[in-house]
Amino acid sequence: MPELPEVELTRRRLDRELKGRRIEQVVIRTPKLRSPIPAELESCLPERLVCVVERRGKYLLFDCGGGWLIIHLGMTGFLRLLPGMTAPGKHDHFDILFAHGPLLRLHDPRKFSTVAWTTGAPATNPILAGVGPEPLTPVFDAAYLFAATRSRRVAVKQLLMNKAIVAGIGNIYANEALFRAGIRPDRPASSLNHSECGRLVTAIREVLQGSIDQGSAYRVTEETVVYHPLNFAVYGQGKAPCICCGGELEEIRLGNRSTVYCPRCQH
DNA sequence: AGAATTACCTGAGCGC
DNA sequence: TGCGCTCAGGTAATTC
Repeated sequence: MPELPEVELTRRRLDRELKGRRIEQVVIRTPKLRSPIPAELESCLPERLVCVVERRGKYLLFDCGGGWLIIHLGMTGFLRLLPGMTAPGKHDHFDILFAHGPLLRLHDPRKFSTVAWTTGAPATNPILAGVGPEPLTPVFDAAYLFAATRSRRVAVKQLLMNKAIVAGIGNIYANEALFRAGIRPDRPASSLNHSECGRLVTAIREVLQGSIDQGSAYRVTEETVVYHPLNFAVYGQGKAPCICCGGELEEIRLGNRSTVYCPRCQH
């Protein structure tokens, strides 16, 4: 379940390892993911150089010179970087083999990943056109969130997970940020005042940046992703004692998503 | 327009 | 051992 920090760490690793490399061969092994992997990739990607790897929300953007490869890892997607071509295993759907070695391999048991191709500016592609501001940039501030929450009666946690409002926040960091900000997840978004919006913006930044700085809640290795559940204050900690007050955490469902909060520390 | 619901997909965990 | 069930959840599509 990669969220923004995991995708950012993946981006850094891929940018470091693949920048300037020439694509030699592309293999689409499972055409049918959430949406089909464009068949043209097998012919249009080879011979191109990867100029840079960027990120928008949870989308990875590979600048291939005259075209952009867009990859979203969904829930369980993982990009393996292997020394060279090796036999594919179960759930290995898509390969990019680079000249002189490295193999980038998309592995995803649940097939929620997306692979797309665009020859225009990625920002204007329909996939990215409606994505809201990056949470780690100055555009995302108290004034923005305050304005975005007016006339929104949905629970603030669900609003945070809406990528049109802010990019890259999923269930884990929505839970964590609300705990850090001391705001109940089921509050109607419009009930937050300006100062609460400011606290929430700060908490979101700290939680995301903190996770990136410590190598994410997951350890992204060459082969797999290792999950560190104890790094979370509330996510996955239902009924455990609150790290702040020692009281029992409460677990509810919002928008059919598991939600954990402290009824004493969050208001 | 905003909100709620469902589909997509498979492995893990659990009760019996 | 194995069956059936629930859950995990990002996003798009659909419906109200």
